[in-house]
Amino acid sequence: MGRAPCCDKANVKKGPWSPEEDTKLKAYIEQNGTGGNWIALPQKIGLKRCGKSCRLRWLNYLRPNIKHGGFSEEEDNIICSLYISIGSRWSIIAAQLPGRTDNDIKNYWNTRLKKKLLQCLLLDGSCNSTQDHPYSSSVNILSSSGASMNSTDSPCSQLPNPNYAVSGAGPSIYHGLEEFPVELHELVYGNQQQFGGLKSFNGMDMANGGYVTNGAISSGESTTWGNVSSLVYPQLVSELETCLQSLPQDHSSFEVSSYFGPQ
DNA sequence: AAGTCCCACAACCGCGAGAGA
DNA sequence: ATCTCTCGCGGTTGTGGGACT
Repeated sequence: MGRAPCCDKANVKKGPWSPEEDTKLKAYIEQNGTGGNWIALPQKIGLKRCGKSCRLRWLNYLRPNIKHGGFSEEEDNIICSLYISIGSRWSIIAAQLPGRTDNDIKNYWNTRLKKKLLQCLLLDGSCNSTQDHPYSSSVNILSSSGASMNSTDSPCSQLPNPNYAVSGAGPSIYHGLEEFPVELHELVYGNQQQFGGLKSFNGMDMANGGYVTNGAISSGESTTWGNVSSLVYPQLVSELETCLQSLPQDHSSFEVSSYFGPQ
C-alpha cells in the first residue's frame, strides 16, 4: 500500500502559477494567515491547487522580503562554508541568509556555485583571491564559525561542529561521503591516464597541504584549502570526470595520488 | 532564420518527523 | 503504543528562454 495522496490529484491544477492565483493566495494569507493548515487552505480560497503547492509558492515566491538571484560574494561564501560544514541542509543554510529560500539556494548551488567551485578546483593557482575563489574566504568563515555555531543563542547552535571528521564513529552528517574513498579510488585509479602527470591542485602542494589519510579528514583545528576542498570534492566526483575530459591537456596539474595520500 | 542545445529557475514528488487523537 | 494527518525537507523533473550552430 502506498501513501495516501495529500490531495485529489484529478481536481488539482499543476504547473506554473498565474498572477490571479498568486494574488488570491497572497491576499488571503496576508489577511488571515495560513490557519495552520495548508491542506485546507486552497479550498478556502477557491484555488484548485494542492496545499503543498500553495505552501511552496508562498514560501519561495510570495512571502514578503524574498530576494531572488543576484547572490553576493559574501552569500556565496556563506553557502559554501555551510555546505562544507553540514552538507545539503538547505533550510538551515537558508536560515543564515535573510530573504533567501532553501529552494533558491539549492538551485543556485546546483546550477552555478558547484560549477564555480569545480572550476576553481581545476584551475591551478588562479583562484587565490577571495574574488576568484569562493572558498578562500569561506575557509575563514568555516574556522571562525565554529564558535558562533556552538553558541546557544545562535540559530546555528543546532548545527554540528564544522570540524567534524568525515569518517569514524557516530552518525555521518555527510550523506554519501562514507563511500567517498572507494568511489574516488575507483575514479582515480580507473582513470590513471586522465590524472597522470598532475603536480598540484589549485596552485597548492597538495601532497603537503592535504589532510586526508586513508580517506578520512583530520578533525583538527586547521581548515587549510586542502582540507576544505577534500571535503567538498567528494560531492563533485561524479562531475569531475566529465569536466576533466573537457579540459585542455596542459591544464591537468593535479596529482591526485599525492593529494589523497598513499593508498 | 530555423533548429538544437544548454542553463536557470519554478514546481512537483516522496519521504521522514512530529503532533494529536 | 499505534495510527492518522500535516508539515517541512531534499532530490528531481519540467519548462522557458537565451546561446549556439
